[in-house]
Amino acid sequence: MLFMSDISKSYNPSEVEEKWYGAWVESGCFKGRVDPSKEAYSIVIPPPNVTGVLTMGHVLNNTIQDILVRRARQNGKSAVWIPGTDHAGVATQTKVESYLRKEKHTGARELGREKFIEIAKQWRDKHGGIIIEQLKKLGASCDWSRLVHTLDADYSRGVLTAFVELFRRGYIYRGKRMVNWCPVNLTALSDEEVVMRPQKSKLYRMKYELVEEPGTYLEISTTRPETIMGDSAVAVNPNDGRYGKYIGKHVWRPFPKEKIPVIGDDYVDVKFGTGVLKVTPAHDAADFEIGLRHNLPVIDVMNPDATMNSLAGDDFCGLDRFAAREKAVEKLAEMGQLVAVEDYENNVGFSERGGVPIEPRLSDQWFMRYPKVAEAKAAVESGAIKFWPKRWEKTYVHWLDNIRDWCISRQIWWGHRIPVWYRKGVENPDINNPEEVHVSVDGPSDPENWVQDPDSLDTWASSWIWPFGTMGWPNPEKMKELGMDYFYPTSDLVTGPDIIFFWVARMIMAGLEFLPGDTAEKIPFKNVYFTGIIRDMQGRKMSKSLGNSPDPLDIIARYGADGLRFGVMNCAPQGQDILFSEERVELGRNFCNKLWNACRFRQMAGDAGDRSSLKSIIGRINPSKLDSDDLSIIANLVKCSDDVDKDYGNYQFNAITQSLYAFFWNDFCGWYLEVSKSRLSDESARDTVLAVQDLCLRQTLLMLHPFMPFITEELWHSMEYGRDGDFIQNESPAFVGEIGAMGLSATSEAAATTEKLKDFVTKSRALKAQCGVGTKRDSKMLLLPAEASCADIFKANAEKLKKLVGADSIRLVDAESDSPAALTALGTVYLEASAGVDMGAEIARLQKELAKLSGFEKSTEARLNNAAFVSKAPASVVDGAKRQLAECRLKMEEIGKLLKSYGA
RNA sequence: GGGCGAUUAGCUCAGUUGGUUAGAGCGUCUGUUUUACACACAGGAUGUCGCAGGUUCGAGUCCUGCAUCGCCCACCA
Repeated sequence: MLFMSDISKSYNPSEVEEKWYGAWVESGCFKGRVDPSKEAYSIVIPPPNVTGVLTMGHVLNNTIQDILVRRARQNGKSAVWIPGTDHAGVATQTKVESYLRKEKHTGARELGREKFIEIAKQWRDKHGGIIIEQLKKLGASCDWSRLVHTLDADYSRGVLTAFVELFRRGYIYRGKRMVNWCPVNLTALSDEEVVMRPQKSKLYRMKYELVEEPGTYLEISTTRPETIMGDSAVAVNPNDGRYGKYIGKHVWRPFPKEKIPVIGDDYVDVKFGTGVLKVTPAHDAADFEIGLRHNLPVIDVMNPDATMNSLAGDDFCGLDRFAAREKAVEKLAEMGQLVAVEDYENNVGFSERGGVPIEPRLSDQWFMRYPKVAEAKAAVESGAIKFWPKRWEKTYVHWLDNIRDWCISRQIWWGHRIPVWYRKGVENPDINNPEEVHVSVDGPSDPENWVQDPDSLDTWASSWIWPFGTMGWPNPEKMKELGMDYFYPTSDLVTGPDIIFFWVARMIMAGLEFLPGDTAEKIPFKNVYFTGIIRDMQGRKMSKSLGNSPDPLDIIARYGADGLRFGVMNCAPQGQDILFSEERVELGRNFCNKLWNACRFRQMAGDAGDRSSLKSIIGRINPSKLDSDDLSIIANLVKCSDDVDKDYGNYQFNAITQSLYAFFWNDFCGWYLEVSKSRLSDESARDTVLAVQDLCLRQTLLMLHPFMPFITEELWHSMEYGRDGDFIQNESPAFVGEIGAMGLSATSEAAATTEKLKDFVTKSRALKAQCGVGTKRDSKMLLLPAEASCADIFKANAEKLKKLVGADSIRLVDAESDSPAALTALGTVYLEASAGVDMGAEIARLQKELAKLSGFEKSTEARLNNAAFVSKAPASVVDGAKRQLAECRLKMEEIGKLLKSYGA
């Protein structure tokens, strides 16, 4: 047996963490097992980018998941947490391309598709998966035997199956549309991947001459003069009295010089700018719509990388769009057609990954009409899926109500290639003719006659099947092997609200579309917990470029994983953003240390019988030896456990940490262990006191385990609460039933007594401090009991009170003294033989207190004299006020006596 | 333009259905080797709960309006 007293005075996390994580994984205790005799519990991880590294956001998110799954195991459920990584199409392709450019001086296009993918895979295998190792350091109890990557063969079949099925069901089509084009990554993006940023730009006012009325000009405002070359009309509002008359006429486009019509369209806002709009159907989504209505030519003047092409004219061809803008302005000025340039702030859509403004661009892309939109909305509104906090439902519903088709094709190679083949030699193949276009998971049987579509799928069009793709769907054997029947739907999803559209909503639609059964069987999860965003102390989002993102592994190395987990959870109220600083982790580390030392203290008291089960510990308690402090601490333990249960039900993790912290630090260590000290030398009480200590420590370890898995596992074993070869996660934290069976529940009187003792100790210490003997341990004190029962309480607890107060003696007296004094819940306490005390200060202090009491007396009297209060407030409140008033007056009377005895 | 959130001690935040004298951690001040823990212990200081109304016997808590900050959504060039 290992004695804790032989171990270091402070908790040393790193060895403990390594030891137990290894033991857990080796034992297979994180494995999800299908066990019909138990309730199933499941979570799928939001798959981190395979090339990513652990951030504080991951720490928060994964700690919550770990807490939930560990708690489920403790509660006897058969639990699984399915881990995995996301190939993260555009993000990874971008990284690999920049690696190629930097290290190999080549690029994706030069290498060709096959070679590029090969290199990307090597790169992924080398750099990817780091994050998985980092999650292990955090203590994540994932079932690693089920690790899934979105490009795995099995998972990929699921992704393609979903595509093919939707195609067959008529939800997927190909078309030439305006899309968000990223000129850096050379791919289309979905609307969700475009981030709007306010930009300081210029609004240029210029004039176009009317063809039919030379010398007459229309003034036009634009922020994008570089698209003039693509103008195919000028539009005015038909109801605009100023310009209506020009509709049907023409203006000269300045360059390349050409006649373009003046058209009338309601879209034009009479009040904005000059009221005249240049229409560039190829380079603006709204203009494209106008173009459709008026049958205008679409003149695309840019290359895919947003340089100008030959249609822009010799002056511009080859220029970047921003250089072209400057040049266009210069040219307008030279031609005398630039009227004004104004500073202007507008929102510009940026490519999330590319970091440059997206270019609206007409191109052939694959689109998806979302399936099961109404059902997805109903699933959340009906409560089949619950959102925590609930307010995100509104955001979700609003998005579904305004949903638009999803551009799912990407012009990149890193991803799932679209499973569509075109017959060789057929021009403009008909999507609906299987002779010309083949759509299937496995491809055509005669591949030599077909060419596969070069595009790949949006990453989110692969991760949207995550909750069931990770369970083997659509392969029946795999689904059986992985227990999909048992584990699906998953219990909880923990994610950030920033991907509510990208991922959460789409997973719900996918589940409803692809799986059989009723809503309750099809939905991917029953609860969604949205975390807050971790920010720095200035409230800024953590980012690499700001350098304000601490490395969690560094924090773990310095404070321990448990300290980090506890610190983060302690300050993470439901769904609120979190301002993070290391001080929070210090709190967690300190708490670990407190826990460690309390156990060490218990261990130093030595063996006191069997502690290997709740039953045996309770069996060591001799009820006749329990005093009020024993009963109070047990009552507080029960209360803490009830609160913890309740807060789990509401996903109030910070409340759980606060309950546990307050119980353990204040009630148990701050009071109970201290009063234990004097009772341990009482042979008749000793065993019972140690049994109560064991009970509290054991239950605290169990309750803390989901938050602090490593230290609790270590202490669980070194304290001998658990057996070798088994783990704390397999022990239920329930105990209230057993306590109740002991008849230990009638504790309100004990709690009141303990409160009195605490009050006596605190006031007595304060009195000593005021008299300058706060640190002396040999004070002689007197107690004038407030009533007979107080004398009894004092006598029953005299030893512990002397010790806690730091008194050599506390004598009961029956008359006032003229020594410095304090009012306590047990009566008036005097500090004897306190020569040199500044009685003037004492008097001032008492008078101040008297004034305070007098204020309270007045306000309470006023309340009680208010007939409305007495008649309308509940009796308990009125009685409480009366009692307080009486107590207040009693105190005032006591203080009056003291002041009198001091001669004030 | 619409929606959502926040506003409580110097700092970061709790405060569940309205109930008496508003809490925690950090920081700060004064002390301390006291049967575990200085990552600790003891004692102290610090708040017109954003502003203005309203409901109520009673409001940090409920209602209305306003202000400031932040986020999301929205095709005004």
